[in-house]
Amino acid sequence: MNKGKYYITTAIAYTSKKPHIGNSYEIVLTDAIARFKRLQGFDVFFCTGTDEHGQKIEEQAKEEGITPKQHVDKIAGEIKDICDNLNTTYDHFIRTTDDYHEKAVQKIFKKLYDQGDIYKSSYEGHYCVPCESFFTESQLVDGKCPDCGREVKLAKEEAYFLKLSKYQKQLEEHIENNPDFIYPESRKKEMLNNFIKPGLQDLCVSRTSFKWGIPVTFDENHVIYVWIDALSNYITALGYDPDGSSEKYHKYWPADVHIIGKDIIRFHTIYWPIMLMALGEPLPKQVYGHPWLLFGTDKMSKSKGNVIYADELTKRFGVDAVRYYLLSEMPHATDGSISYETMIERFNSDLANTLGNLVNRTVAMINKYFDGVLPTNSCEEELDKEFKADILSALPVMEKAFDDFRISDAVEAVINSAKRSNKYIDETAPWALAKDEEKKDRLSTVLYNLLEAIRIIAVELSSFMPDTSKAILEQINCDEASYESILSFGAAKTGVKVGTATPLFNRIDANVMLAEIEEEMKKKAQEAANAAEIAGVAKIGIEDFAKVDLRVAEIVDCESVKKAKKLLKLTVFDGVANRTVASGIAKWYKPEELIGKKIILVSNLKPATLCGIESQGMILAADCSEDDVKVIFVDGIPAGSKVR
RNA sequence: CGCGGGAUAGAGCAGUUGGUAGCUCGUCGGGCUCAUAACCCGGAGGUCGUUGGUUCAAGUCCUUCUCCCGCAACCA
Repeated sequence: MNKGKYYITTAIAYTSKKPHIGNSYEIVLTDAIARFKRLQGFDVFFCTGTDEHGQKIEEQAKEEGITPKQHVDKIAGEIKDICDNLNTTYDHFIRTTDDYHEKAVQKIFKKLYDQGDIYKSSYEGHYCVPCESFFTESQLVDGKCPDCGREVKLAKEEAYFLKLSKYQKQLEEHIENNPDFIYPESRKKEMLNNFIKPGLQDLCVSRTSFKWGIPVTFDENHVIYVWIDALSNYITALGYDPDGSSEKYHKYWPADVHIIGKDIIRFHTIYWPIMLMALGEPLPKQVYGHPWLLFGTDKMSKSKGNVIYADELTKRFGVDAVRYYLLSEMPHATDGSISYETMIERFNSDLANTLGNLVNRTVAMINKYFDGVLPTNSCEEELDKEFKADILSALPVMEKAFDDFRISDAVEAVINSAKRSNKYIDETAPWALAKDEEKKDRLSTVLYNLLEAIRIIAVELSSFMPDTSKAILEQINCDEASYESILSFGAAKTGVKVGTATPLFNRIDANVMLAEIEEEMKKKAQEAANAAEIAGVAKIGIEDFAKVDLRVAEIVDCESVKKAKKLLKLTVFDGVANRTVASGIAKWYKPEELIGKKIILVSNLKPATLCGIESQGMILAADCSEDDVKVIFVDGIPAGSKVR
C-alpha cells in the first residue's frame, strides 16, 4: 500500500573530527523514523552526508601536513562507516565536495546574484592580522584580539550578502501560518521573538580569508561560505538544478522533515527557508530540533578519556542494543544523558528479561509440549480478548508517538506489549494446562496467541532493532512482517514448526563489565595525557630552569573569590613581604584549611589580573588526575627559602 | 540582577488545554516453575524546592526567595 512519498534528512556532519556517540544519535533517530514510515507504506527517501568545506578544515589539514581533500576523505569515510555500522538505511549519502553538489551550488549562487538577492558589499570589523580573523566590538577583550591578545585594526573585507530582510515578512507569515513548521513548539517562539521580529540582518555568504570552499564562479577571490553550500545539500542531493531539476527532485521535494540538532535550528528555520523562497522553491514541511546527548553529567572530551564512539559501544553491546538504548533513553525535548550503568540496566531489564526471555520461554514451550508445531488456535477463552486488544493497541500509540517525535514513547509501547505477554503466560499457566491431556487444544491456543503477539512485537520492533526483529521472526519461523499483518490478530499460521529456543540477549554482569570499562577508560585517559603532555613538552636547559625563582612561602590568609567558581585569593608571606596570589583550587580546598600551610611559590612570575585580583605569583600543585588537584605542601621549611 | 535550563518516591524520569500524582529501576513481602537467578501480584516510600497570590479546584497559571547544571568570565 503506497501512502505517498516521504523525504527525511539528517543534518550533514562536519568533517573536522570523528563524531562521538552524541553526534551519532541523530542518524539512528532519523533511521528509526525512516524505517517506520517505510513500514507504514510510504515511499521514503532518506538522506544524510557530510559538510566538508571551511577554514577549520583547511587549517586542520595544514597541521596534519595533508591536503584538505585528503583530510576530508578520511573523516567522511569514518562517518559513513559509523552510519553503516549502526545499520542505518540512508538512500543517499551526500558530500559537499561531490561534483554535482558543487556545480549546483555555484548555479544557485549565480541565480540569486543575478536576480539581486545576493549583492556585493563589504564587511567591516576589527581584524587581527596574525589570526586572520574578524571580530565584532563585543568580542574584543580589552580592545584586543580575544584569541591572541594582540592589537586589532579596523578593516574592511569585501563580501557577498544575502538579502534576508527582503523575505522577513514572508517568513514570519509562513511560521505563523504553519504551526508545525518548527518543532518543538518552544523553539518557534525563540526564533520569532529573538531573531525574526527584531529584524533580520543580511547574511554574509562569501569569504576571501580562506580557499577551501566552492569558488564563486564570477569572482575568483571569493569562496561560498557555509550556509548556501551546506544547506543546499537537501535539494542538490535530489538533483536540484536551477536550469531544470531531476525527476527525483520533483518527486521528493519538499522535505517532510529535517532532523537536526537544537543548535542549528536558527539556520534551518530562517536562512534555509529564505534561500528557498528566493529560489522560488517550496519550503520543508517541518524542522525538528532534537536535544543533546550527554555522557553522565559530563560533556565528552578527549582529555578526560571519556569520549565514547559508536563503534566501541556496538562492539560491547551489539548494534541493536545501542540503537535501542539511544532511542528509548532520549527524551524528545530536553537533553538526555547516557551512562554505562543505565545502559546495562536497560539491556538486562528490557532486552534480556522482558523481551528476550518472553521469546525464549514461548518457543521453548512450543517445542516442549508440541514438538515445535502448534495444532490449533481455536480454543478461545474470554480473557484472550483483552490480551489481543492490548497487543493491538500498541500500534496506534506508536504512530501517534512517531508523529510527535516521541520515539521513546513508541519504544515503550512495544516493550509494554512484551510485558503484557509475560503477564498472559502467568494468567493462563501453560505448564498447568500441559498436565491435563484434555486441555491440549487450549494449551495450543494459548501458545498460538503468544506466538502471534511475539510476531507483532517483532514487526513493530523492526524500526528500532532491525536485526533482532529478523532474529525473532526466524526463531518463530514466520516471514509475515507487513504493516497490514499487524493491524489485526492472527496472521501467524498454525502447523508450522518453530525453531529452537535461543536467547536473543545474554544478561550482562554489571560489576564485571563496569570494572572492565573503568580499566579501559583509565588507560585511555593515561594515553591521552601522555601523548599530549610528555611528548609535547620541549627539553629545556638548566639556564632556562634557573630563570624560575621558586620560594617556600607561608599562607597567612585565604578567602574565596566572589563570581569566580574556581579561584581562591591567597595572601602569602615570601620571607620578605606579603603578596597576593590567585589560584584555581577552590574546588579542592577550603580557604580555612590552607591558612598556616607552607607551599612553593613561583615568585618571579609576571603579575596578572584574574577576576579583578592582581595575582603576584603562582603556587605549585599537582594534577593527580583530571579531576583531582593537590597542592604541594612543604611544612617545616622556613618561608623565603629558595627551591631549586 | 550576564544568558539559558532545571528542582516531582532511594535513583532516573512522565505529567499535554488547571480536576484523585504516575512510570522504570531499586527495595520489602507473596506467587509461580515454561524460561536467561527470569516471570507475575502486592506493599512501603512524595507537604510535586521555598514564599505569597489567582481559582470551587494549582505539580500545572502569576509572584518572592533558595539551590543545582550548562554557556560566558576565571584555573599565573
